[in-house]
Amino acid sequence: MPDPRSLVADLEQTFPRRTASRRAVLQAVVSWPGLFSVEELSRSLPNVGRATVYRTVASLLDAEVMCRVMMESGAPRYELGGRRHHHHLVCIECGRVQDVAGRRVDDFMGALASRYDYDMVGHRLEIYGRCAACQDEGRGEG
Amino acid sequence: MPDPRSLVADLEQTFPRRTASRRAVLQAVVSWPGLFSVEELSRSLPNVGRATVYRTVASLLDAEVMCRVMMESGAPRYELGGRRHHHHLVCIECGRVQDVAGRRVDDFMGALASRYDYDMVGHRLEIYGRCAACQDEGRGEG
DNA sequence: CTCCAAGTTGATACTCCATCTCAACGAGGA
DNA sequence: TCCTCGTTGAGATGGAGTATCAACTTGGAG
Repeated sequence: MPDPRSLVADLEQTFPRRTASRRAVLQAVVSWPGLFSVEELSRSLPNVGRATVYRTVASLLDAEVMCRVMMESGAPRYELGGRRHHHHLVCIECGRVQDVAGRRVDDFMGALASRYDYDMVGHRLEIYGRCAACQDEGRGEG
Repeated sequence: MPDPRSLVADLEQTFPRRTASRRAVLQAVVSWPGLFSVEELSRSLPNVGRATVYRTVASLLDAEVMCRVMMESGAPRYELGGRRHHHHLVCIECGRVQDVAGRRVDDFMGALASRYDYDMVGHRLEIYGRCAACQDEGRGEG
């Protein structure tokens, strides 16, 4: 997998105009430690308008440089590094997100779709649970 | 699968208090033709407060009489008839939702979770595409 | 039937997520 | 340098959902 940082650099080239705001958003995205909401991102960039942050995030989502993770509550969060068809394991304790790789999942979805005569154009899969580390932590407390 | 209408009737028995508002929401839910947002539901019940509609929907969700379907945009919609762990095929043209039944999907999820040492407590699966009918319709226009 | 506690309601305010508008701005090619 | 057109950002709008809390209703006790 190519370094997302270089993807962002590439992307920066493709924007018709290079602007300070866009660069600021890009910078914030690549340096953000984990999951974030666009609001959080926006709040961390007081000199950039919310609309611009949303627009830039939409572009990054579109370019599959970032991806959206649906939390159990239905609230969307974002993270760097996407690819076509993303699947996630979301830890309901620590909030960490594990990306699920592999063609197997896509194939499974495809088979499911065709069984119902659907022409699949996309899908979303989120599994919620406790990651190994959080299971270990809980073990002593019963 | 038991008739959801009877589930609602059962549920009505379990509420500590029988009220006109609750009954109105229940009535609206069972007679709603397809997917709906809580706002829509609320708008169709001008004599019932939004908070009450949300509360009742939450109870129905909790009791698994209704289920939530995530649209591709991230907007939630609801429909009568739920069960533990729901999966959906959502048609991006006509908006129809096809429930995916079967243990196979759950097993697949379980296997996936355990491969990453996750203790799974829930999951969400939505497949977006064009249903058979909409594919047929589009065939003449291409 | 009356009374009252406790469950329930609903107007309102608030938060979060996201999109739209539109005048003003500024990047960069001519 | 100038002009065009992509871009910006404050603010409005709107959907989704929660919190508050005084007023109200239900239904069991008496």
